[in-house]
Amino acid sequence: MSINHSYRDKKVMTMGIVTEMTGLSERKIRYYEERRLIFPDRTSSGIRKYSFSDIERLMEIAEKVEDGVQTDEIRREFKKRESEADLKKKMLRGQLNSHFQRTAFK
Amino acid sequence: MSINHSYRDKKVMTMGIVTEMTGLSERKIRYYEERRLIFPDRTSSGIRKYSFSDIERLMEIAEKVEDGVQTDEIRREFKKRESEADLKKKMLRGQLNSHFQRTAFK
DNA sequence: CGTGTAAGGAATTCTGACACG
DNA sequence: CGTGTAAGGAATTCTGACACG
Repeated sequence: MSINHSYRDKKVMTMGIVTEMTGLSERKIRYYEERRLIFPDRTSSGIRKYSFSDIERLMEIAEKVEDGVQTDEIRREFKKRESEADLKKKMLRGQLNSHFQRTAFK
Repeated sequence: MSINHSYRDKKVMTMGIVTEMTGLSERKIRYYEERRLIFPDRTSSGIRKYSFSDIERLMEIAEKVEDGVQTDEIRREFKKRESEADLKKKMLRGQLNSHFQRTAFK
C-alpha cells in the first residue's frame, strides 16, 4: 500500500553531509531543530543523524524563511499538513474496512 | 525506465553508521575496500562516504567471507555479475531501438 | 589471508554564549 | 528573530604498522 520509504526516512547522515546537500549553515540547521521544525536522531554520543526526508524538509524550511515566514508560522503549517495527512489515512482505512465487509460478508 | 535509485546509490553515510548498520568492524570494511570490493566516495578531507547499496553489498561480502570465499574470488563474482547486467542493458537498448524504428518509420 | 589493536594526528561535531538588529 | 562566530572539549575517522596464523 504505502510507498517504500525505508531509505528516504532512515536517519543516517551527519551534519557535514547535510550542510553540503542543503547548502545551509550548521547554525541554521541546529536553530531549526531548536524551533522544533526538524527532529534528527542522535547517536549514543550525541551526534545528530538526518534522513533524506529531513534534507527535503530543511530545504522547504529554508525557502519559507527566505520568504519571510517566521519559524512559529512554519511549524503551524507543518502541523496542519500532518493532521490532514492523518485524517486522509483514517478515511482510507474506513473505506477499506467497509469494502472488505461488503465483499467478505455479503 | 530504470528504478529510481537516487536515495539508494547516494553516498552519504560515514563509517560509524556503516559499522552500526552492517555489524562489521571498521577494519573489515576498510580491508574490503583495499581488496577492491567496495568503493566509497571521500569528502575533500578524506572521510569515507557510503550509500545504502554499499551497505547491502558489504553484507553480501561478509556472508561470502564467512562461507570461506576469498576476496579475490568475490571480486571475480561481482565482475561477472556486472558484465552480465551490462549485456542485458545493451540487448534491451537494441530491442527498444528496433521497436522505435518499426513504429516511427514504417 | 583476513582481522584485531594501539598510536598519533587531523577533521568533525557539540554546547553555551556573545553579538547584531 | 534569525544567524554568525570564537571557544573548548569530546567523539570520529584516518593511515601505517605490528601481530597472529
